[in-house]
Amino acid sequence: MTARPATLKDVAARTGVSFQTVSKVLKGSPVNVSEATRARVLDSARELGYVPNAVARGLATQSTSAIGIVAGDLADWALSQFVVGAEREARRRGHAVLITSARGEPDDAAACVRALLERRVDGIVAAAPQLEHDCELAQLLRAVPTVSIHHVPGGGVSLVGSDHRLTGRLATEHLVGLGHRRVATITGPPDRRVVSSRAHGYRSALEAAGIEPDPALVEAADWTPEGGYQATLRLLARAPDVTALFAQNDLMAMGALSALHRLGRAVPGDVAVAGCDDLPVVVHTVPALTTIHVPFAETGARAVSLLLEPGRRRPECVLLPVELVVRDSCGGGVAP
Amino acid sequence: MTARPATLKDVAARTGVSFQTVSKVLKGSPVNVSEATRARVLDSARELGYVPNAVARGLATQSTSAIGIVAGDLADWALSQFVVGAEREARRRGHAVLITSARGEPDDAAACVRALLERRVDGIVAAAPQLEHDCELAQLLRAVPTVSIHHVPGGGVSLVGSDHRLTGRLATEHLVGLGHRRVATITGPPDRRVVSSRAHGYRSALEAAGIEPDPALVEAADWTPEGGYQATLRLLARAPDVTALFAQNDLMAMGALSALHRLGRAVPGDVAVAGCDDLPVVVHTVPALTTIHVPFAETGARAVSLLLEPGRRRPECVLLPVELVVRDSCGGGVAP
DNA sequence: CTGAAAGCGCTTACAG
DNA sequence: CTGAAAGCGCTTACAG
Repeated sequence: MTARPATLKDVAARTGVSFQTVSKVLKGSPVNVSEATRARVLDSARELGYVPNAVARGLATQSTSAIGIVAGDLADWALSQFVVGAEREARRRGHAVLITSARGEPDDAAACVRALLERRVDGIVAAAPQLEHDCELAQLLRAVPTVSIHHVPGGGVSLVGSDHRLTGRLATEHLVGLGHRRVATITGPPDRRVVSSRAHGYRSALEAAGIEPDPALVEAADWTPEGGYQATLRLLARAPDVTALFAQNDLMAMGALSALHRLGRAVPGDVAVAGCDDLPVVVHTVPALTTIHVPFAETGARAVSLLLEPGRRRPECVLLPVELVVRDSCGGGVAP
Repeated sequence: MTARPATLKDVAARTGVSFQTVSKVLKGSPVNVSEATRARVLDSARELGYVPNAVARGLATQSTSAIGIVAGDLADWALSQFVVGAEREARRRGHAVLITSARGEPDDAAACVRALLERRVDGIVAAAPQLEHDCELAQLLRAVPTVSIHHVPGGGVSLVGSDHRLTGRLATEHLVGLGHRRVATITGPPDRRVVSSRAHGYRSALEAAGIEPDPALVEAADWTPEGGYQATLRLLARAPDVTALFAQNDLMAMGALSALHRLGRAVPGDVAVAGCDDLPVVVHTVPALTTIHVPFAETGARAVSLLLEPGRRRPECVLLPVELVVRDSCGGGVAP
């Protein structure tokens, strides 16, 4: 094992032709090569177990056929779905993907991007929230074609994502349609765009139903089940008359289910709960969670095709659709 | 943006030295270069925004400082934890990571490995269950240093993982210690090694307590919540006297909680449920799940350090410890 | 139809 | 202390 891999020259020597000729037939370019030599070359390549050297090719062509992903916390379920979609699409297009996962520390994301730039990736897909407020990082990213799922300060970068306002609106409309008037919400960290967009959707659905949004019914948390759990406890202590709850992601919604269970409040009997994301796992929470489906894998695929699409010129902004998935945590079907 | 990046020659020209000299100072090798020129070189490099070209370096040094990961389904939570740990360790050691996610189709994993070999990665970390039964794949992998979390037919590959027998034993002992005699188990697909190991642990714990394992109390599923849900339904229809249940992963345990809820069986009052993996989310299932903690991220980190550790010669086998985490789904604390 | 040259951006001995 | 040569494994015009 681990013997020196065969090179073009090895194949050439075995065939008795120049290595440039071997190069031509092996990359299948429609060049002028006689069928006879083509066949002989192919044979020796197979016999030698020739595996093309992509790094040499990359140097010669000035293109690595690789993209980089700079992710926030890869362990996040939504993000890993995104990566799956991105990897699938990249491979379909013959590109490799270099992955980096940036922890919270200040310059970690920048270090990731720099590593990717050294590797001369053809483009970068960014899925790191820190991007929204880090201008230096944003500047780094402009050195290479980039598509982000977060707004990048300073522009010049394509955006792809789902419609966050619609997400907030659909969930809230569903709750309101079921007759709820005291609808609380648990948001993510307030400085995030997705948070204000979903909150905007929440408020507009309330207002459309003639309900004045009540600031006392809004609690911020940190996207985690534990955060959702604590936020729910605070919320119900402050406003015991709440009958419905929209959590800005499924994990916090699960924390809410857990908190309500502990408080002895039945779901959906006493309090209806809606989440969003549609993690696979929420089909079997107790009770099964009504939520908004967000197409993470499709988003990843779309990000890559946007990045690699040949005709692409100026930065674009793509919004993918979301939809309500009714299960048990809000009670009955959709209102009329 | 996207201007041609500066090269060593650019920096050399601006400094007024040969590009080889620039190379020496820039890679910080402790070479003989006067402090004066060193400083000047560093200055021009900074002014030009020089970013070393890792692909050229890779060609010259015959080493890419990159490793590849071939993963099964990256969307799997445990696997993404593993990847996080691996990426962290790789970057700490100055290595990039190329990621590939193999779908189920027959030759997909092989295509992933081939892509990695073309890229000339320094080594591969394998986390793809298909490896256990695919000898061709295994053969491919032997072309480059590899560490796997699955047994690879034919040997020659290092293994790292957790102690699956212990996992099965700890969970079952806990249940038995609580006084249960009719302890069922939901396993993963029977052809997987981890499945037989955890089942072995389950049986040995039973036998140690003088309980004859009952084949009627074993159901196989597919690791998913839905699979666990259906398996639980089958199990309880067949053996209504079951009072405890050990699921071979947390997702299936969640499906079990959901099924028991639907059947109107209280957890842990009527049936105790234990899982394993310790997904972050199970802190807030209803009720909170008692489970076995499996150190996925540490496993990933260990796999990479095993791969990259200089002194490494012959294949090794590393088993990481697991431990019981008691929450609410089995009732009371640990038995005496 | 096939071959020889030049070049991609580096590193690594080897001279001066 | 610094420079010039050779080479890593390819691709891409350009000749024959």
